[in-house]
Amino acid sequence: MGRVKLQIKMIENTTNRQVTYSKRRNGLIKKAYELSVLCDVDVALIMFSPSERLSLFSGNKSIEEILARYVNLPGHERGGRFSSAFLLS
Amino acid sequence: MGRVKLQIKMIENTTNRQVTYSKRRNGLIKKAYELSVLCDVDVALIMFSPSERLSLFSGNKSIEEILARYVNLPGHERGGRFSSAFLLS
DNA sequence: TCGCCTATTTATAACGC
DNA sequence: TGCGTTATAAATAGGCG
Repeated sequence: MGRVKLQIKMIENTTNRQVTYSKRRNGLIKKAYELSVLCDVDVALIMFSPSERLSLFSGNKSIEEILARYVNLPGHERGGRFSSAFLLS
Repeated sequence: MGRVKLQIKMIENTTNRQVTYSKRRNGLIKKAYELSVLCDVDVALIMFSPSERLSLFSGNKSIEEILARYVNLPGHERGGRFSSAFLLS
């Protein structure tokens, strides 16, 4: 969104990259919050940026609870995995 | 977004809630992906829904790597924490 | 360098099949 | 019951002060 269509590639300019990070991080956290409330879902979100600090989000449960639930999943029925290979449009 | 302004409260109708979950989950994963690429950030996203399966997302690094990095943070400088208390608008 | 503004692009709630 | 479309709400890129 914005004045111009954005290509999904690393933003070279450091200042601009940090500005964008700050804005989109807030947006992502808001979306995660909305999803957790609207759909009664436990969401855990962890972000590490090279320059900025760690950022976390979790809904009603704590990050630790959600991570524990993930780690303790039987076998590894950790289905529904996505990575960079999961490209939308 | 959508035809009508949405209140952020749990969607009572089960069918509708699952439809919304499916759509917004994809949107959230896409946003997480874009953030990780644009800003060169490691992102880990874990979602548990009551009815649907676990969903994960991580960028170039694996979920396990990112979780390990989080767990191994010295002391608990786990700053920048947000939870439901972090309400936007 | 920082926060606010707004033209545009996106995401998506209801619909339509 | 699902999947694609459309009207509308939201997010946000680039500007401005």
